[in-house]
Amino acid sequence: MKLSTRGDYATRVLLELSLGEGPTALSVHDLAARTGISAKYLEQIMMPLRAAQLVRSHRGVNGGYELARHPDDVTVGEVIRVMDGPLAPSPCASRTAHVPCPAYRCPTETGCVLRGLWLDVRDAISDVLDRTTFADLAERQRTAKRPEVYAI
Amino acid sequence: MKLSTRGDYATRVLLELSLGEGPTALSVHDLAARTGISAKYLEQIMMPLRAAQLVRSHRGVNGGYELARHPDDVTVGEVIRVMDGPLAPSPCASRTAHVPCPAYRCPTETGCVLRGLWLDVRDAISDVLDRTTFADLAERQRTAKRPEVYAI
DNA sequence: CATAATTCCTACTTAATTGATAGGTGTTTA
DNA sequence: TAAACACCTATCAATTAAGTAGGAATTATG
Repeated sequence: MKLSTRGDYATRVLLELSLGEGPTALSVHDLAARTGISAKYLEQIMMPLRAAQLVRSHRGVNGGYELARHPDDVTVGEVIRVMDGPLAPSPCASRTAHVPCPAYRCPTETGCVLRGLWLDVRDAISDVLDRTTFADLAERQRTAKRPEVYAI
Repeated sequence: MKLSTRGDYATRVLLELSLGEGPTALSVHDLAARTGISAKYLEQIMMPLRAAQLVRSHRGVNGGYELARHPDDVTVGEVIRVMDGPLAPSPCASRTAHVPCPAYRCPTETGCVLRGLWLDVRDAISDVLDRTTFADLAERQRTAKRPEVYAI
């Protein structure tokens, strides 16, 4: 049930883009520096995010990437799906990209007990990831930093 | 967040072993026929299950595998962990096999917002898989078959 | 005792995926 | 016009996934 680095990194980058007030474009170079991800690898991660219209890009000097929508309108679930595919542990248990059980892997088909279980798992994951927006994460990041401020 | 065929197959086999009344040993050959899994591949899947003492084996004629414990004492979560490792999407969010974030992947370390999110995901998955026993699944399988009986 | 059925063990293979790196082209602003 | 950028495609090494193959050890049974 592992997350790939692509999904992980994409989440970090979008969180980084959600931290500023209003949409400010950040270059791959800057994003790489802030997140510790290789710039060349990050370049590739940004492409599907742009294709999915989660971010907008501007070329040339002072170009970069910015969120295409407000952080409270982008969920982690969306990002993970773009980078890693459906949340469901099995294709037969995906709601956004359902694939019927081929007979050789799911002989009982109708009433497959395991499909029901994997659906429960999918829904449990979705309950967390589709309800968590980048505005939520940004807010948590800010409050998590409070102690340092108080420590003055 | 995909399940491997190993985890999937192991779950099917243990469900099959949970369906009979009392512990009856089934050979790999039989299990393969009932589940549609290659016998040679299934052989390899049984080994870690035995090492984890989830099943017991008997060699020779009339040998085979049986559950080592009562079906209501074996959870799907246990099986998936044996076959696929921790349930958590990130090693830093595992409760059973925690690995601290290395600095290069998690620069903020303390107060890493994403770790909190992955922990929520892990707990959501665990809520389903660690609460579902093979007795539950066997019961569901039996009741799922009822309609056919009623249809006489 | 012989034999067939079985687990057990190790090695191998093939294909896909992961996690990058490399090198260049097109675009924009100062 | 030059630097800073996004954009694009290819390549690569390592790992994992998914399975195959072949045989050794064990055991019940005729």
